[in-house]
Amino acid sequence: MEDSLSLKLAALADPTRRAIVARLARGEASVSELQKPFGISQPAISKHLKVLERAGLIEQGRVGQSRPRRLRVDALRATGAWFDQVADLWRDSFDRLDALLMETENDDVEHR
Amino acid sequence: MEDSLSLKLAALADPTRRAIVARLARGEASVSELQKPFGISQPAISKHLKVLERAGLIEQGRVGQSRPRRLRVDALRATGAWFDQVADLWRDSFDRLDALLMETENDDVEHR
DNA sequence: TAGATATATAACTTCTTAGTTATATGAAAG
DNA sequence: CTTTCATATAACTAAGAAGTTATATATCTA
Repeated sequence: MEDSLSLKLAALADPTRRAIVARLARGEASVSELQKPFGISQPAISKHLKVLERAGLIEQGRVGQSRPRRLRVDALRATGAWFDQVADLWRDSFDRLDALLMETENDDVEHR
Repeated sequence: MEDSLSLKLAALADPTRRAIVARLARGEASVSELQKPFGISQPAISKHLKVLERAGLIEQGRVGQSRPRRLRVDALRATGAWFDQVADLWRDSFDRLDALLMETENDDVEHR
């Protein structure tokens, strides 16, 4: 699994990481701030952050000894766009099927 | 990882499964039809389908010895909604920050 | 009923992941 | 400069995922 979309979706398939992303949607935060809500070790959080960063969903700043993370909303939106695309594809197919049925119906009428 | 959203995102983190979903967006298809585009074994496809079904993203029909799969678009849309929610959260925070800055600016003006 | 076709299941291998503890690095503050 | 605080990295373990081949099950067809 190498492609960018797979990386992002895999990153967001974990509830801890989704919670981190949701937290960062409210503004940037340090590693220790991000750790607080969860009952897991600091290295575990750092690992989660690395996964999110590798996926391009967050980025780091640096303020003294703190490395605040911030959300890359553009990347998040781009990921969500996949769902809309597929849903649109579905709607198009549905519309085409619908149109086809309509047409048949009209034929019936004209031949009546 | 037990929750429904995690299951769906994990299912879609795989490019083969996303391709299957995209194919099903165009209409239902049998296992053998779904297998064709990929260079992997039939059991591997059946496994992917099981993952998608367990996530609630597809469902089975039965026509003779064939078990056509179809997309559950509602479930797909619900999954995509998560991205919008977080993006909205971000926008709200942004707006609040913006309003705060505006307010400060006005104060400055009034005190000038 | 026998053989072919569509799909599922089992057993196994290899790789990845999420977590752990222990330790390193590097800036801040006394 | 030594201690403390924030974070990163390493080494390890346990569990899960994706693929394989071999085999089972069920329906259709001759």
